[in-house]
Amino acid sequence: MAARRGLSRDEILDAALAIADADGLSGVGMRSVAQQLGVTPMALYRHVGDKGSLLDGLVERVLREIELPPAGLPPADRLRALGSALRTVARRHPQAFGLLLARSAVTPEALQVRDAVVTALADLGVPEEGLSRAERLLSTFALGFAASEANGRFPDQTRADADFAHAMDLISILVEHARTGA
Amino acid sequence: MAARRGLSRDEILDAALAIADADGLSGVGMRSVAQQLGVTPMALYRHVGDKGSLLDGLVERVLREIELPPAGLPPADRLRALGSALRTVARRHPQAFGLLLARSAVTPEALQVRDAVVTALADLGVPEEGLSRAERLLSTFALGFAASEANGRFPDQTRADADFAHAMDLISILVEHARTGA
DNA sequence: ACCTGAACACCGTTCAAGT
DNA sequence: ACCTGAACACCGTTCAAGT
Repeated sequence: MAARRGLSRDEILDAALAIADADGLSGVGMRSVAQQLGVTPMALYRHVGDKGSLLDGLVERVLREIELPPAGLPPADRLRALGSALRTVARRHPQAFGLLLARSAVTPEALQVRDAVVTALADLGVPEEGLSRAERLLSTFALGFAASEANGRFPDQTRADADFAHAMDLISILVEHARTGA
Repeated sequence: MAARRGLSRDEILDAALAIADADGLSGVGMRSVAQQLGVTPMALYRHVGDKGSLLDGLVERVLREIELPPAGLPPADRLRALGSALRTVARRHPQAFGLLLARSAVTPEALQVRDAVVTALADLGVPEEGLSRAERLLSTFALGFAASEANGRFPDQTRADADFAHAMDLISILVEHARTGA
């Protein structure tokens, strides 16, 4: 039949993410994505490499949806906003979010988020030699928390909100500790 | 040929876990597990329900491998031991460990670990009204950390050890905070 | 009760071919 | 350059049958 459908990588990832949201990650396949786009499975291979790359693309997409806070905000608010943005994405794409933990990414998108956290911590007065460790520990917690929500480990959303707010307060205490000397 | 091979659920889960460790989670299937046991795939269905139940069984198995610390130990040491036990299991079964986050379990095995954490926190003097929240936050961090290690997000093991030890110290500070009043 | 053979409806992927 | 048809080597699962 027709050639030249004008298929693009972005279009394919959109379809894959939509399927993941609707039917779960196990519903995402070369065949199902192709069908949603009205195309044969083989057409996808030119645009995304194979199924593994397609899933990597999904990670990239999810990371890009994490909204970075405006640089003008006070650092503590920036941290809160980052956490909140992470949780928002986790709840919007609960299935695809799991991929973040399964496939550790070092893409530009991932680095951008990391830098935002490091900068906020530095602006809060965390001494430079403890900065990267603080970022790792904080990001690990936030990632674990968001993943837990995505997987339904925290079924009560109101309580999850309160838990997260409390965790942010605890982090302030620790930052204060780091700031005034180990 | 022969009937009555004496197949058991435990034997099947052992084989599945071994395959996960060797070939990754994607290598675990009804057919591969059956082959490793010298049996046809159909023979498994009587003992584990289907593939989903097989994976649930794997979670159960992984949780059971988390060694609970002796009750005689001081509570702070118990907490450290629990964290260390979790990380040990995560590194022993990096692939299967990911299932812990993907399939939230409320099995007896999961509750046993949870209770050990709660008891240790209570013994440390965390007031009762903050106990379950403290457990949730602490477990979330520990789970996220262990999962990160399992997925290769922390490639430097020595640094991961130092990070984790540091995190435990921070937790002590927070516990002290909770103990002496909000 | 426990296991098998054959069969069904699926996968991801390759490769030659069409436009 | 971009897409398709046919084909290959896989999946999980059911169901009737064997012992």
